[in-house]
Amino acid sequence: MSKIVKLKDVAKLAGVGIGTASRVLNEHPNVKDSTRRKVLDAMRELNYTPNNIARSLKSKSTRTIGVILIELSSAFYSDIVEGIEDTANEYGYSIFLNNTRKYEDRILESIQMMCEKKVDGIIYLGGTLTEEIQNKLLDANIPVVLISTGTNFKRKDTTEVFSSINIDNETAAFEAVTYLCELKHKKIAMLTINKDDKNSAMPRIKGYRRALEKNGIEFNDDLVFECEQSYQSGYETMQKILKLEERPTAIFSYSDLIALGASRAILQSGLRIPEDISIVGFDDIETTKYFYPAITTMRQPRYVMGSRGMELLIREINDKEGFKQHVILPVTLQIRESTSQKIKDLI
Amino acid sequence: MSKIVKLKDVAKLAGVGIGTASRVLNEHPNVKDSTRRKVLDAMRELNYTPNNIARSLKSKSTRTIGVILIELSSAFYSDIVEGIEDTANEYGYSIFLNNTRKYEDRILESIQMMCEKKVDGIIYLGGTLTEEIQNKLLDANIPVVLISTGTNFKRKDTTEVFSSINIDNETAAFEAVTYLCELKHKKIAMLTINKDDKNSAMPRIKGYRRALEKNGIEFNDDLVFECEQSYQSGYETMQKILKLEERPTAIFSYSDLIALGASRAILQSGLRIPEDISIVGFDDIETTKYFYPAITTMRQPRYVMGSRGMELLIREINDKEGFKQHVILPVTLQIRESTSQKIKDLI
DNA sequence: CTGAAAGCGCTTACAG
DNA sequence: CTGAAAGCGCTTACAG
Repeated sequence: MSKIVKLKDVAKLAGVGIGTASRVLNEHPNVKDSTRRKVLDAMRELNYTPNNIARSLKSKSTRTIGVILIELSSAFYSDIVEGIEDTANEYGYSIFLNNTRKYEDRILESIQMMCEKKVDGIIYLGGTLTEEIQNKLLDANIPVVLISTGTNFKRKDTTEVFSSINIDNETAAFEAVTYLCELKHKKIAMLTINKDDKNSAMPRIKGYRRALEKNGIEFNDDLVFECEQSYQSGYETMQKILKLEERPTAIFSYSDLIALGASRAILQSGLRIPEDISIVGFDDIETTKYFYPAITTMRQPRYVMGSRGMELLIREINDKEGFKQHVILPVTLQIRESTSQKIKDLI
Repeated sequence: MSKIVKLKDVAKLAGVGIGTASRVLNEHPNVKDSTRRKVLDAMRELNYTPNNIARSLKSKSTRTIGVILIELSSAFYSDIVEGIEDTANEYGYSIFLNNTRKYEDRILESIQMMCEKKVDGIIYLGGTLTEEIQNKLLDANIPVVLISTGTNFKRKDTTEVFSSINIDNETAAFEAVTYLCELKHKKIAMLTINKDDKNSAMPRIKGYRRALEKNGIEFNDDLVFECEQSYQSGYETMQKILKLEERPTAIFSYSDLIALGASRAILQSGLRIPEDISIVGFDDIETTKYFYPAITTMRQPRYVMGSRGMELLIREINDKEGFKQHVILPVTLQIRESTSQKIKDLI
């Protein structure tokens, strides 16, 4: 345990005042060159490491961002975190990560902890904002950006409260289904989570409907099947669909996880993908490219969602104005239809 | 921007000294009950949030752990991070996450940053420790735990320097191959990364060999195929294997990623898994259960690796003794052989 | 059991 | 351009 070197030690060795040493540390312009050099030499000689705790106490800025994450284990979020991370690093910020697993208590505690640790801003990732969580975030009185987060309560100005990053669900669904229509499918079923979900299911159903109608296919609510956001539920629901007297030739799925479960049901029944049934997923999780046959999907720009979100946040931290921005990112079709597709094209 | 409430304000409202307010905050026992209540009431009334930056400056403990991570996007690591997170939370610690992407510069910077932010300890996750990184970690002069990390340099006491969490590679490979032998396979190939890799490839090859010999099968180095740690390389290498005049009936793969690439090659050639060729992977990444047919694999106890690592670290932070511990965790066989297996058994 | 005071390691007006 | 001093919001011996 060597004694910790502080600025006072540096200043003494360099033969300057402690304030001057501090100015060198902070790259303050008004320091004579020769003085700067003396101080830098002393720092090197003593192997000085600045204490950011002390600096933060004075400067009121920790250069730290809190990231509240509803679920880490899903590859979906880890890419977003990667985007956040890289951008934060670029701007000299560090990240407090808290994986709250959807428990409201843990989320509230997490926000509290971040307030106590004096983060400069918070990114809230995924999940749904309850009124209580929103209030806690407002109390924190620091910039907040929501990424891929919905709300489950009504309040006129909800969208005005925090900046946000989201995807264009309706257009994405429209494009996915248009693609299937172009492949000449006439009977296209949709697998979705709860039809009442305003944040994503409803706009996607709307896009699905719009694409059908634009292609002269009548919308039929009986072809919109509800299931859970899980592999197993996709599997079971697809089994039911396969028993239909007149089964669809194509499936548009709310998520890749559901699409994968459905694919298992299809392959297990002896049918082929895409020869007998085409399927388009949503999210572009890793498994869709490693699956055989690889699954076509709507690719959410996850990395960009993270990095753009971080950029918004940093801008809000620096501009006290506090204009809230709402960014809607496009989703792109990732075609992986053919089992004979070259592996390099897949990945 | 309401004025920030500090302990002084609380003390004034409660009619006590600031030291007493601090003692209440820290749950110090020697405070009269009625005093404590007055202070707690004042805190509530003012909606007081302690400033942990100031507390840390005095107390020399930030209750913060730095996690240096070589690669986040892989689901492999996110489960470990989840284990770290949960355990950290349990003990009241927060996590600085830094995703360094294998760049040595970024790793060194990251360690530097964590020193400046005064983390109480560091967890280093995955990758390989170079001598320079090891020295930088030693300079930090705080507890460090390595999880699933190898070294690429020789130094007698390397393993004595930091505590570590690793898996039992040799036994894992032994069990995987024993399983294939029990299925009556006589010609079992191995797909591995660089045979010279001391940290994992060599012990796994040793386990593979031991299992073969125990089952009366002669070890044949020609059946150990080198490839890269990638889907594509697994695919290409398997294509070569399939062209062999006498092809193996089973494959033991160094990783799931390689196994998945190999599986694509097998299925694409018109052969079936497991009827024509059995395959056992390693890691238990998510895709192995969603693949069709689901892939049998050696399951690394990722969550436990994270939580045990965090426990080791916290113990080292509290005990100044600093006994280094080296935990070797077992890997378990996750059988997913049959395409007709019930979905609930798979997941 | 409690208050006053020193101090954690910095930054930043304020003089000069 | 630079030094001395006050202060960031706490904690913790030290008296009492």
